[in-house]
Amino acid sequence: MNQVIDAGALAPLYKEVKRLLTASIAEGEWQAGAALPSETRLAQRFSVSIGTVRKAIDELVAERIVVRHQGRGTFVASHGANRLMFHFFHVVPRGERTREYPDTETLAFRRARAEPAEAATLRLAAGEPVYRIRNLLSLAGRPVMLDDLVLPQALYPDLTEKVFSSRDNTIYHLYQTRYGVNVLRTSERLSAALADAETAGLLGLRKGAPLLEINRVALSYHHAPVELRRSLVDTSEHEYLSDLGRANAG
Amino acid sequence: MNQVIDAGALAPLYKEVKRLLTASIAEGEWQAGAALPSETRLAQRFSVSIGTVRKAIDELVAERIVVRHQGRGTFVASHGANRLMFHFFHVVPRGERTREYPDTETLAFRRARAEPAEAATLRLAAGEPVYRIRNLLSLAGRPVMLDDLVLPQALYPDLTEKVFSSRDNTIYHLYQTRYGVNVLRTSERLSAALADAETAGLLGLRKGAPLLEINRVALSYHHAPVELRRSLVDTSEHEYLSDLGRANAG
DNA sequence: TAGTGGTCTAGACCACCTG
DNA sequence: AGGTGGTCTAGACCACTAC
Repeated sequence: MNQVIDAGALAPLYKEVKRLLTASIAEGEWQAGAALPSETRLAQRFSVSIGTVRKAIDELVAERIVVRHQGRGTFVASHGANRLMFHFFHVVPRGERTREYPDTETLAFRRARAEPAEAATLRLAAGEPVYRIRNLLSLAGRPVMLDDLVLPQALYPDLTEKVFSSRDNTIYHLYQTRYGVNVLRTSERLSAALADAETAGLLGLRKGAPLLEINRVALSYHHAPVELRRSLVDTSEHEYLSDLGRANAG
Repeated sequence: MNQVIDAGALAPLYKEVKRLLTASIAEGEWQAGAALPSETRLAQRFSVSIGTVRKAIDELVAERIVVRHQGRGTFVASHGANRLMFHFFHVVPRGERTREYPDTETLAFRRARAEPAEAATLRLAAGEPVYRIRNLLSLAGRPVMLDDLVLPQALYPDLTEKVFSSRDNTIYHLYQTRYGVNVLRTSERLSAALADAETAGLLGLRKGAPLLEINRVALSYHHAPVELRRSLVDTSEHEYLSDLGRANAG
């Protein structure tokens, strides 16, 4: 019951434990989907009590960096396997909450240089090499969404169109498994736009049809940006649901 | 250190404490902005340990039902006073995160009957009395957003246009202080639309200009819907930021 | 100085999952 | 049966706020 010496730490102990855990995950000591050591072992490793480890893990769970399973262990969050797959996909049929997984078709895959604005958002120097990828997403067999991705080549060294389009899971799962890039959070800015001729053609609309434009930045550990994505959505039969991935409430 | 008898409870004790606290807040035992009893006192009141009370309050904090201030106490969340005012306002100038508070003008205030779809969402019988309110919101002196509100009259008994438009704070603050209706969470569905002649005129746009349409349901305790709101936003110089009110990340 | 929430410990028992 | 996370307790000290 006695207080242990805190060694003059400025930050709470559990924050330090959290920082060390996050660093180990980011460095790959435990890969996505792998189990962390048990709470007892972690407590020994960091010379703190279990309660402190639990509080650190509580925050990692809240940030979706890890997932707890009672009786089994604590695991590094993964983009595959579970329903978390849908965590970053907000487009649903009008009035519903149920999502189906979209069919995606890769329309273009190019190597290019970052525009100044892109470079700034991706924290690159202007002109650094990027991939530009265009995807067409279909729901229930009908095209609904046109995605333009910008990826720093440095993060995804050997990415090719073949690798990209022959993935058997989500794009973020590909980043995670092949490049160790773990998308934790996205920041999205939405606005309304009108379809130009090209976009209208791809989505089967008339030129000038209203589109929902979503500008997304995908973020990894330490808020590092790892992907830029502009989506144009035909919302005539679908909507963007803002509060997925949220929970509860009293 | 010995285990106390749990009396065969099915739910965890702290969930029960949380439920009791939420109920007391919803019933008005502690008004918005008021301090809860100290953790020690609450522990005595519910015959549990402080740790259990803390865990219950942790969840209430996460759901923004209460706010903790070290050294001062724990308070029922309020819509006034603090920056929480902006919690439900997602429209920002393009590329920025800073928000200014919008000027609002009440264009219409009518008593009417709920349409079937509205009634269903508000959990009313079709035809129940509602208010229909139209607001024009301006940022930096220019109209940006047109809001159409639908409110059950039963929840806001004596609401009049004068009361509504002479409020000196946010609309949700009015609900809270005058009617004890506390908006905790909103659910929003976004889509793109084209401005009709009337809307275009009000927002200073051409007919057919693209607009961001936001359909919002405001929810109180126990997920009770307390307001419907459709917003039409001119996004030529503003955007909808999806991740306000979120925090941290490793 | 007194009271509040914030952190941390130490250990108990329970529920769940895997062998 | 053994290990894991989930809950709960009891009490210590710290940091902050009010008076």
